Amino acid sequence: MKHGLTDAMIEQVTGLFGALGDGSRLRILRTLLDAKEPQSQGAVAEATGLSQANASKHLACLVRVGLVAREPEGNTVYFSPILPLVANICNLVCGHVTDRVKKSYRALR
Amino acid sequence: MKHGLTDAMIEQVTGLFGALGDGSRLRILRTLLDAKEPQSQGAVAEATGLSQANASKHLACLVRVGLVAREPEGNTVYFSPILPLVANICNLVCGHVTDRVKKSYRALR
DNA sequence: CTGGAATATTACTCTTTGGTTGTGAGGTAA
DNA sequence: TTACCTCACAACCAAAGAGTAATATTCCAG
Repeated sequence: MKHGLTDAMIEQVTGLFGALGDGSRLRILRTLLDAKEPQSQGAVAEATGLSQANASKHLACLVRVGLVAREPEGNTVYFSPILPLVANICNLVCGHVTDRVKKSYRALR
Repeated sequence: MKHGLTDAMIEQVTGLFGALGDGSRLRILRTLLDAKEPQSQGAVAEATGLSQANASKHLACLVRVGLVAREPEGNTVYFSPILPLVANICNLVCGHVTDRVKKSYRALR
């Protein structure tokens, strides 16, 4: 498969990567991955140390780009990561990052 | 493999995704992928329509996060994408984006 | 050595965006 | 109804970043 990165796609792709390029949102994603069940917004805010309003904005961003699913239930809203995309991206990037760290570690011996 | 997103990694990962979350840098990456050989900075600037200084900054960013290789040769500097990471990321994300588009297309019929 | 070409860097502007505070809209329970 | 809880949204501030213009720096040709 060619990369097929058309002009029309670039806007979408920048949105996705822009959403992933923030520490708070990555921490939210991590807590959602660690939890076995969907988490309420309050639980996410408490686990990550974010304020309520801040967590709301970041979760809305993650939902907008399609990384997280949103499921209202009664008064509270539950969020869960959309697998396997998130897991795949994590594996890919974590592998790359650890490779780079190992390489720069070997470089200074 | 678990996602293994440690606190120490998050800074690195945000750097990587932050680099990918910009249209100009994605266009640079695309021209580097389309070209079969390493491209000089001037060639990249011309192909993407970026100014010289701007292309220099974006290419430096891509090199810093390890997505692009930099190879000076005489007076000019040649850049090439680091495969297969870039190709893998493109396949993953492009697939996800097209899936979303297809899904929203089916949704309004 | 001199002129020119390719890249890096600095200073500046302007837009974007993360974070906070305050408020309002639903939903639930007494 | 009232009280309360969960979340969304607006306005605002501050920091980060994309873009430009001008100025080095380095290298090669003549």
